[in-house]
Amino acid sequence: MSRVRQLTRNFDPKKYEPEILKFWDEARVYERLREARKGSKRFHFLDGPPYPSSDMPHPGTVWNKIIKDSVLRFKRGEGYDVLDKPGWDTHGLPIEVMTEKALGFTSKKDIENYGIDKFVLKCKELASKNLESMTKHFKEFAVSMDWDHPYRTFENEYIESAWWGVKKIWESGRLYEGERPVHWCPRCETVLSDYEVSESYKDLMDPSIYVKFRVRGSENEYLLIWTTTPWTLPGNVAVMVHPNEKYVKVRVGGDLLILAKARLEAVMKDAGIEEYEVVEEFEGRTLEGLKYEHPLEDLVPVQQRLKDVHRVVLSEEYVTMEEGSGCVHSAPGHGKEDFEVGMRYGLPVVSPVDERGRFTEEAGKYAGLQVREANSIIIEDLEERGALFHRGTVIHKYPVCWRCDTPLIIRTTKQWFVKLTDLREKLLEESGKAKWVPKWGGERRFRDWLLGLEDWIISRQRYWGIPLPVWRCESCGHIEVVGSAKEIEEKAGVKLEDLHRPWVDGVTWKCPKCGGEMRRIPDIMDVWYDSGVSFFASVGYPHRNREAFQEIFPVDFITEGHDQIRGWFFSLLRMGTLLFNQVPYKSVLMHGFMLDEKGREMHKRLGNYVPPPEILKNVARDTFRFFVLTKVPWQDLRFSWKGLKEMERRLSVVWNVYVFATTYLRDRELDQLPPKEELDPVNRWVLSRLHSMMKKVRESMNEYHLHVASNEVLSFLIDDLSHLYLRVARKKLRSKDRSVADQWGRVLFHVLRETLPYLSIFAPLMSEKIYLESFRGENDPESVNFLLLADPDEEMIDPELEDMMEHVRSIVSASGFARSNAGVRKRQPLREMIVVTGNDAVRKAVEVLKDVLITEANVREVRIGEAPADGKWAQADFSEGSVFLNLEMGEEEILGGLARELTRRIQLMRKELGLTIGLERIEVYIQGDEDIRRALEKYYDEIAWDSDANVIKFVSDESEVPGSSFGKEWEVDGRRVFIWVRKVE
RNA sequence: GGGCCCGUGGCUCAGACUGGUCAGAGCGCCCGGCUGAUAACCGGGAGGUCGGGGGUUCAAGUCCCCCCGGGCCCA
Repeated sequence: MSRVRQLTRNFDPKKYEPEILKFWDEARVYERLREARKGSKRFHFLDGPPYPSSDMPHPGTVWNKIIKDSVLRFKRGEGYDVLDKPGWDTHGLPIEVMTEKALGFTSKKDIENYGIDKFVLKCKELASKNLESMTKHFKEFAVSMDWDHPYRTFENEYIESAWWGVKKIWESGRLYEGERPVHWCPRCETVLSDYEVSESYKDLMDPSIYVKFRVRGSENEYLLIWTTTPWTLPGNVAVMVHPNEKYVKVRVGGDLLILAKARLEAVMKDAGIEEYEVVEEFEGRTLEGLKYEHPLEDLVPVQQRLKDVHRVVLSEEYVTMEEGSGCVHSAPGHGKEDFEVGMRYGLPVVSPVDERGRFTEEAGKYAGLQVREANSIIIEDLEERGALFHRGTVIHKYPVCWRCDTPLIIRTTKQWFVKLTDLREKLLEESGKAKWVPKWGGERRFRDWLLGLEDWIISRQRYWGIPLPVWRCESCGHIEVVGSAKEIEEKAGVKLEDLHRPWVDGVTWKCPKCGGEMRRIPDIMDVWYDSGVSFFASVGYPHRNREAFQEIFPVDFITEGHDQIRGWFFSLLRMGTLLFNQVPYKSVLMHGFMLDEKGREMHKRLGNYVPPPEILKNVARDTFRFFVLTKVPWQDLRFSWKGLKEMERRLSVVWNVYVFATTYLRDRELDQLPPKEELDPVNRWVLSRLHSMMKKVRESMNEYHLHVASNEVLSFLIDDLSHLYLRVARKKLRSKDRSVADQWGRVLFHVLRETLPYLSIFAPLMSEKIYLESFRGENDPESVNFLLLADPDEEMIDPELEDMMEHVRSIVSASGFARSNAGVRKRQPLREMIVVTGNDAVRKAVEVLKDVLITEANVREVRIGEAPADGKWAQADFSEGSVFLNLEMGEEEILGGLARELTRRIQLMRKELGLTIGLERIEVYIQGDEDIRRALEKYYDEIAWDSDANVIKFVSDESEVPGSSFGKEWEVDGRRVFIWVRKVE
């Protein structure tokens, strides 16, 4: 037998939310729920691992976790055994840099002096500390994940899975060591990926110079090049021109300069030269192969070796007419485009710069200088040699290290690559197999970008990361790639406690080819590799959980912000395709960014950042959850205190719906829903709405349209229940006819009870509180989390009836308008309402739902008819017709109105005396005129019932009233009325 | 410079993929009601040429083009 208990009247989430969280924690609700769902159909969610760079998550990250949580709760409600392991992306440069700062280090040398082992342990400590702290914050928002068993990229098991992947790539022939110009941070002394570089460009002031390269064999003919990086000139190998643009030979003083026609005017203006003369004009392509002399030949030894190389080459894609001279100085060692064109022409790669950004011996005079510091010296040298045409400065966007702000350089180094360029088509095809929400996330944003794909540099010259498991023989160069700790043990006889550097660095074994020493190459791996393998490394595959993995691959669902298209979504696709030849996820929900109240990005350093604890101080956890979940997920979300307060008010209405219902329902028997055919149309309507709501929530959650689902639940509770159904129900629930009261009680109970698990997807704390305090029966599970979502039943859905109610709503609304125009209050019962309409559906609605109209419009009679020709009427239109209210007052209306007034006065006095309805009974004495007496006589039962009075006596004199009564004089519709109320002991 | 997204009443946002009851909701404001959800609840009203301009169409917040403003990604 189900019984309902009264719900606390005050909506006080500050009090109950922490209690519920504590209850879940202590009762180990999630652990037991996981246990209970074991063996059911599985839903595999993969958490995109946040980076624990701080002890406090960004509010946007909390949003991210709440999105995930709502999907997880929904799937559990559907009965799935849900994989809900949270992840942490723990390696990489940010943690290293923070650790360096804490220790006061400025270079790799400091770290090596300190000891790599101690340094790596410090990094691990910092990551661990931060992820634990962030976990606490996520838990505060009721994010239900397996927090005790996260996957962390620094764990040995994770590293082993990652190694297995590297080995497999090696075996497939895609892992290679190559030389390539890369973005390099001279402070961190490591390569940076393109992705990392794009993080930050800064405005820097650099020289802007035009340099004359003398055409070999000529007296005074020069190619005029432009550059903002003079330090790359020692690496110059060629000059690029555009084959299809016009070039000119121009006489300036005694020189003949070659440059693009389209740039001529701008260059001369830049150089402040007014007198010049075009002597020849030709296509750029005719310059191909033209040899020139390098102006710093005598100072830079490496340039002397390039005497026969220096010449003009052609490039359509990299020569622009937007800036410069149209003759582009090309240093394949210091530029990706230069490198590409250089490869095409078989040009050598020159990169006389070391890992700290200083020139090497190859650069002769400049050896030992920081490249950027060498700029001015190089310019002076050019000037001395008469090669400088013009010097100026420019402020432009220049890439800096996203961690330490040091301006980056491009230098050519040996790195390990994974060949991808031939996989473009396959990656495109695979990305199309995933379901993208919204569609354009994958179809446009992702696909466009895949077209520009290049091979992937996976090596990094740092310490805190997954070591690249590549060993090479020092004597013969033989390479072995290791796929597990066990392999190391077999090869080297060493059992490692920790697979990180430096411990793994010390492992060596004998080369099977030549007997030389096999040593690990010192690099670690790009962190995008770490998170990219999470779809199998998070479960330890293939060393562990082999069968489980087969079952959960590809994962059902991932979701992250749109910045992760180029990030994690791609890195997963890349690893899935490389290792398993398929995209490793089925559905992707892309969400937006959290912006501040003005629509700007939220940043700690911008000072517009709202720490999660501050949110909790001001609003309920469920409020924040509902606030973010009702917004379209893939759009940026503007944080708003006002919006949060507004949502909190709406949730208090939801709370009140349950408070209201429980005050009526408590202590009734409510188990069975009466048979459908016995139900009042309004009850059939509310059940139809319930099932429509459930259906819509199921469908939209499965489409990951979380905003549709969450709004649907809210609107059902507020618009349908609070605004409409409960108003009608309140009278029926108190009906003296037991069967009516019983029917409405059972329906109301059923509706609210079935709604609870749906509500708990979005507001888990509130629904748990309501469940525990009011709805949970003796044999019910001990937490709302265990409840399954009831299946929508098509049989219960009656679209026609739902439409009818919409019509009734507009009729009620029109009658309210008519009343307010006529100045007749709603309390005043009116004789008759006529609905004039040509719409059959509306006619039917009026017939079927007449009861609603009678109570809501407070009229005695409702009929369909023609517009009345005479009499006193109030009128208003609605979309399908008009309503007319008869304003003529007969005795019935006047006395009925008075009765309502009397009831209201008695209630006010009751309240004033602090006498609670239902608990304390009263006696009432009324003195008034003849109408009052007759109203009391005619409506005695109603007034007594409504005001919960034992007896109401009409008196002609105060002497008839017991002395202990509380008396008051009122004016009712111009009549003087005395009312006395007395508590009955 | 390129790609993608967003720009709807005072505020915050649905609606746009599948042109035609799509001009909506909540808050705020104004007016009113209820008084057994009451430091609650309910009704009504005012308010928008859907960023601007052009185009396609019988018909356009909804499709196309250009411009302006904002965000993200990439150069």
